[in-house]
Amino acid sequence: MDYLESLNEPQRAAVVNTEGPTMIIAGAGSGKTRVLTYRIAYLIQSKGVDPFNILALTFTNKAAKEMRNRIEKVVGTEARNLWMGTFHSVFARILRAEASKIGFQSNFTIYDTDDSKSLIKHILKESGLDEKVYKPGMVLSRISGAKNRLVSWRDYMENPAIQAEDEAAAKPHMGKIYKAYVERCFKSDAMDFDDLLFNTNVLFREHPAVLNKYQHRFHYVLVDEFQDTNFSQYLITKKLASVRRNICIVGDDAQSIYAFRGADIQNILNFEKDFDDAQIFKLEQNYRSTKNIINVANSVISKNKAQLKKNIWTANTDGHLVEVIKAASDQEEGRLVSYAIFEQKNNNHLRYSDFVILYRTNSQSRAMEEALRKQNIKYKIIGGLSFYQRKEIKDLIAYMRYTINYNDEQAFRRIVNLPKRGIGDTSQDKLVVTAYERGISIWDVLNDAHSFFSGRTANALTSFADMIKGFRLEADRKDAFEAASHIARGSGLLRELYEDKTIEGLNRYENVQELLNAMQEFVHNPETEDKSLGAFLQEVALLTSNDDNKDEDQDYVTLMTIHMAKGLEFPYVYAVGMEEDLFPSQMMLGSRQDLEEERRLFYVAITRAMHKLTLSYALTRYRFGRLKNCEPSRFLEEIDPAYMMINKKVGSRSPVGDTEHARILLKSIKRDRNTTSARKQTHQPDADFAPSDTSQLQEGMKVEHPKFGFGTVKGIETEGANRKAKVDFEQAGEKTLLLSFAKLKIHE
DNA sequence: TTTCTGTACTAATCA
DNA sequence: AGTACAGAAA
Repeated sequence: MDYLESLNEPQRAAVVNTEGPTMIIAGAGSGKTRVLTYRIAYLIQSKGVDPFNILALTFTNKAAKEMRNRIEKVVGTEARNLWMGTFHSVFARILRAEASKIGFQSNFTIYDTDDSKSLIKHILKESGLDEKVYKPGMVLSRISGAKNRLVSWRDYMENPAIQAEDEAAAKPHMGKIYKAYVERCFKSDAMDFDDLLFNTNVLFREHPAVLNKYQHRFHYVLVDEFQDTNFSQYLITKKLASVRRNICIVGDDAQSIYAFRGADIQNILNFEKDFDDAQIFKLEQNYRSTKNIINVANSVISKNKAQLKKNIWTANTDGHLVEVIKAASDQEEGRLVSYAIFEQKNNNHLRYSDFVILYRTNSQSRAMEEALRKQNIKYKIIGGLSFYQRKEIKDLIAYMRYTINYNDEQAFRRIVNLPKRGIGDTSQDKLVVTAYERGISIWDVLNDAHSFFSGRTANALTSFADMIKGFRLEADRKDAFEAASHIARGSGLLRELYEDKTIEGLNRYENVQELLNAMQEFVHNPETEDKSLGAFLQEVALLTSNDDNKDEDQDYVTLMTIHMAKGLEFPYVYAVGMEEDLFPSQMMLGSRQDLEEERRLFYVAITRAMHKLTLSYALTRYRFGRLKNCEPSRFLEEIDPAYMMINKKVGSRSPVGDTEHARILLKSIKRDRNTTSARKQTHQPDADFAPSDTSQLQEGMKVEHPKFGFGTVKGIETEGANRKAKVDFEQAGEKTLLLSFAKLKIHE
């Protein structure tokens, strides 16, 4: 095996010790993906394991695809037979095969976040609850959290601690909503993302024969990015591996950045307990980055209290110092960054594909895009508002979904009056209520419209139902592409878009054509076994980005969120928007754990870089259409100044190793930080800090601000949308706060 | 029931 | 800066 030669000692050990429970703790850039791919290749080639018997789980589609390609390079086309994919896609596949055992149709729909939120809104409306109190997004994340801990709605309602929590938060009906949500999903033959894991657990728990089947199918189970698993995922892998015990987990606690999705580092400890004979390998040598970058990364992550002992080191050269760019505005930041990229590329004979721009939130991409376009630099955004989240695409897909699954309520709601066909909200609500009262499905009511509705509406409903039936006939007889084309035309969607001659309208029309093209490719792909519309929908539900490799060899700068960048590496990394409240995000300042997660995210950003890391911040930035003053991120101060370099005017380069500059820069960063607010006395609010309704706020009231601490209201100015309060804070001094933004808790 | 218009709210990260 | 929603007008 010549590839074994290319590995260092711990890496090789982690590859060849294939039997029994194994834990690989792999620092950033330590060749984790190599080890994982070689381990799988080794299983196939040297141990003669059939790829059908190997299950490898990843977190993103991107990671799965890349790993499959790399394995294919070593073992050839056999790699296609591996069970490899995201947790969600692998278990969706298994659930489809076993759906009837838990009461679902095998063509069940997968609800995305939008579907879930809209269903919650309907439930709130029907049960007369206030959307302001039960914010749909918040309700959903509460339900999601419960599901990820495998707490069913019944458990939820019977658990006194949870009930007390909801009472305390003044949201006593949460359990009821959870129950209604689950029931409606079930009625719609739909599962949301969390259900794919939750229901897999149900399936395995209630059908031991099924579990047994898969336990014997998967001789080897491998889990990548184990630090990002939640309890639900952990339990699935544990059960699957409990017979043959060949489970291999790979992870790095320093890169755990999905706690918001229920990921729990605790799972690493659980693993050690559940498999106490596990062999443990530590990969600590970094092959990716320069010494300076590793030093920066280590100095940052050392500020975290919660972490496993690890010593990341590298034999690489010192390399460039980390550069910090200070900009006056977000626009200037874009300009400076794109110019720096331009210059660096030309001076060093690089390609644009050597560069990546990383940011905390997708909304930051816009300023960067503009600047790159002006500089004539090609770029590509990964993620963001993905193709499949666009309205016109979702509309057409909803038609397809409803054609395949008559019970899909969210798809029905979306398309029943689109384009307008005289079935408004009133009729829709009546339809749902009628179905409920009679205990029949919406589809049944639709097909018997004349018994429940009068004249015009009944006709509209009947012809809608007939149209869908026609689509179904088409879908049964033809392949996915032909069926979809028929639906796009027959529904009137295509015509409506065609008639919209605005630029956006043209774009939308093209997008729909692109979807149809993608479907044609799907149909013509020789690897596609099932070419039906239903099969296509199953594929598409779990796709987020349409990273088609059409322009694979093109030369462009990559733009993406730090989250998306995990597992990737680039020679030159620009992490932009290093500002307080943006990174770390203002929503993560509530607790120490949250802040540590942000810091790990920063760590991930730093460790993507191979040769050079550049950080940037702006002093002002447009947010919500308003110009906002910003201060540099606290993370900048956490970097050891010995590894930093000031950015003098673009065009002249500072000599490497000039730490004097760093000292000056650090001072300037500190100055920027201190002018904007009195940061010294960072106020730590209680864990249960919740902003009060400030509409009745009056002069003289005592308030608490999450950052400024306690204060007294001195006056109210500018009533209405821009209502402001002047508050005298004990520590931070007098501030004028825009009440629509400020989170204030009133202390009487 | 639909369309128009002003207003309120928003954008945290992924599957 | 956009957009989603609510209420008014047609």
